[in-house]
Amino acid sequence: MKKAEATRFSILRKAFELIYTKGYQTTSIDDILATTKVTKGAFYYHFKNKDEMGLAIINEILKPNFAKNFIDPLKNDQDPIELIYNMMYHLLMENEFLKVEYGCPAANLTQEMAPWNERFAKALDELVNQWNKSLIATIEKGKKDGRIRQNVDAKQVTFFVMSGYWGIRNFGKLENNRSVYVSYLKELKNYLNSLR
Amino acid sequence: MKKAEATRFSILRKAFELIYTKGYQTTSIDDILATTKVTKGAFYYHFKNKDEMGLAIINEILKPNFAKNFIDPLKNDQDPIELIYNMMYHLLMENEFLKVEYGCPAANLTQEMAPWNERFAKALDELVNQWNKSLIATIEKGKKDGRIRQNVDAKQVTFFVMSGYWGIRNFGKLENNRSVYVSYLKELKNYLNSLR
DNA sequence: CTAAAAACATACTGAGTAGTATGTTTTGTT
DNA sequence: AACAAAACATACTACTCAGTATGTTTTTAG
Repeated sequence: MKKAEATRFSILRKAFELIYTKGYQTTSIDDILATTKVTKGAFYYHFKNKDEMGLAIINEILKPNFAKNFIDPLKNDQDPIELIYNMMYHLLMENEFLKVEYGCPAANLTQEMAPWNERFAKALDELVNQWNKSLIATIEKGKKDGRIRQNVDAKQVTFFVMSGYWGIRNFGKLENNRSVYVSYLKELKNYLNSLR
Repeated sequence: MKKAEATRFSILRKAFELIYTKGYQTTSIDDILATTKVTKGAFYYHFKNKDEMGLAIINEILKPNFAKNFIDPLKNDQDPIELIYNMMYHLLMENEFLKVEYGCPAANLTQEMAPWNERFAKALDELVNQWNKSLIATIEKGKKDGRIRQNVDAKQVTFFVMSGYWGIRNFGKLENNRSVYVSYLKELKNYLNSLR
């Protein structure tokens, strides 16, 4: 039962890469098979259909990656403002997994699938809610520690910060240049400092 | 030369609606023909191919709409902070053309097309640059009038604000609920006021 | 009114597409 | 080794897609 798991995972990995760069709809199963050297029989042995594979990508590829890069960095007792800024800086400037020209995988999938596939929307919403909760908790902790103003609304700030991230990712796609990230990050720092 | 223009425009209008709700790739020409009651011969008389139609949508549908809702509201001598906030409020809460479940048409197209179609990317970039310039001008004017701090970087703020808008539009898709807009707008107001 | 061009209509093509039917090979269990 | 189930392979189907070939109708200019 080990080789089969490897086959399944290799499909998910490669499919994710193709979908990240090309989009879900425009990535055909034949595309995936061609790059994985897996045959159609194997594919449909592991996945009931394309959508099941898509959901598996969210749950088995995106979710762990999200946890590592969006959640774990906040689990720390440093200054919350710095934690949030550093996470963003890392995501935008240092993470070699996320490419400027292809944006954010979760945002891409949301954009493409959420309006007409409830199951995708729900899976992605769960993903994003984890980030949401972590950010809120980080800010609330900062308020308790006296490092963030008491009249700051953690939920509002979180939506504001998350939106900015998704938006600048889309912007990067358009310009295909990290310079927009630099401007964004500078102003993000100003904004975050205004919460002190 | 009047009826033909009407046919062309009706194709663009209906195609835009379909693309806005379903996406560019997943909107087939046959879909467009079915809803417009135009035949394939007529379609290909007016447009060389699907991509030319897509570009026409950006230039002839999106651009005027963008000018009306994103540019013109800033051409005013009111307080720049209020101008920007009111524009955003109108876009998110009052504009009945833009639906929460379908996000921002320009952002959708950027997400879907920018990485692998240069002409779309360029056309969309022009569109967005106009908004960019208007926002920068608005902020610069505010600085001159003394209504915005002198050490505010207009370009940075503009990227930050635009990103937030695109991001919260994507968020709205996920939750399919304007309540995220409300949180976002409250925090946007806080942020904008911090620029005074 | 007439002829030519503009505007549209119909039927088709060839290349994908997701998914299936029906196999063969590999693996684990006894 | 033997057998069954798991894991994979191949060939196909029914359908959709963008685009074309070849018409017919409508408009416009003289």
